[in-house]
Amino acid sequence: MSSPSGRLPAAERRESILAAAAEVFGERGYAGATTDAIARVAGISQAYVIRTFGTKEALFTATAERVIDHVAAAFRAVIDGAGEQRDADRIEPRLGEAYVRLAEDRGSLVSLLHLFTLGPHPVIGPVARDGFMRIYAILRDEAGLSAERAAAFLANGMLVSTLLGLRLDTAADDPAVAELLRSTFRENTGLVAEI
Amino acid sequence: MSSPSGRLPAAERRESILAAAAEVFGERGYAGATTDAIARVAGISQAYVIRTFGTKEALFTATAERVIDHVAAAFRAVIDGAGEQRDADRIEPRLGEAYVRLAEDRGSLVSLLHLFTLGPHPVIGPVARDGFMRIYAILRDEAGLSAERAAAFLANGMLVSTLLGLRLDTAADDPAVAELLRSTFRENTGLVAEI
DNA sequence: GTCTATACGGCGATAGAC
DNA sequence: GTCTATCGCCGTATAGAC
Repeated sequence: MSSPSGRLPAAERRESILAAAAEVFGERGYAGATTDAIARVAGISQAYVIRTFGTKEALFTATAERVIDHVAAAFRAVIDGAGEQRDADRIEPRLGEAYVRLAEDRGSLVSLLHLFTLGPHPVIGPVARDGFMRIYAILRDEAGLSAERAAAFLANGMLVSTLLGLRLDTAADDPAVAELLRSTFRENTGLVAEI
Repeated sequence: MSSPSGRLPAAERRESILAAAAEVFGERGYAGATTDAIARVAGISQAYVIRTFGTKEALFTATAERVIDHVAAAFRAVIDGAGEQRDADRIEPRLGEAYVRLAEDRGSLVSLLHLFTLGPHPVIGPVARDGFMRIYAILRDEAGLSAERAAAFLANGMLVSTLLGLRLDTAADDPAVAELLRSTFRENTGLVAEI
């Protein structure tokens, strides 16, 4: 994941650190992840990670915001692509496909899950609630889903993320696991083979 | 949560520590929680927490197993209560009610969510996958839900837990939040007023 | 823009007494 | 069964050079 790259412009370095952070935060959670592990994945020194974002906390919230932005962008691309078709029945499956495609970057989606479990944290909690509600607002107001449909869609998304967090795809030789994976992913997309 | 209690038989002490652990793990996650915070909630010394469970890791897995057992027991009570009525349409809403009732102990359910995000952990990961699949097996084999229904039920459960983790109930003055809470909890139960 | 070296605090775990 | 004291590591963050 880390190809040795020398001097980089600030913006690119920032981005590469955020990608590494999503991977490590996704695997170990906010508190469990070390800035050193993130640095190693990014191919730079630990001190420089801190230099760039100030604190680990700031790095985590930046990582989370970035993932939320990605999800929002993916959903908006679907919505815009539908043109004048403001039909929820037609849009929802496409949103599901888009979400499953996001799941190819496991770290990002699981990082979000970690984010959402930290509601009581004084700094992270507000970021988490805000990010979650931003996604909900897009589903409701921009995609035109009813409250019930939006909730059901989010629910399935949470299950998808949970299965990724569990690394259940690693244990798909168990028939029950395979069945659960099939039901969950088929719910939201035609693409079953992926992941 | 901690009423000063002197000498206790081992089994009771164990139980009181597990309850405290669920609360703290639920708030801060596995890595973020400290054995000292758990000890304070339980009203004993940090060293004694470690003494009782050996390691923090062992305490976490024991906490998780206990919560899984509670969920399993709650579901089985519903299933047994239905008697010969092996009708999924009749059982599923009751399972939903049971789950929402479990949500009254927020820490437990959110601890589970933390558990499920730690799939890559060499020790915790297997416990997480195993616990999750135990619940799935109960829904499929004992409650008689189809794979699709079981997945949808689990999905809604994950959303419920996520909303608890986010502490979104704290922000229910936002109309969008209130709407989302209503849709999510109504999905699974008639009891809306709770929580 | 990036590194090395290091200060400093926190936390899990052990030792040993009561 | 439970506590106090303490060790030792690990990880964030800072200082300062290149």
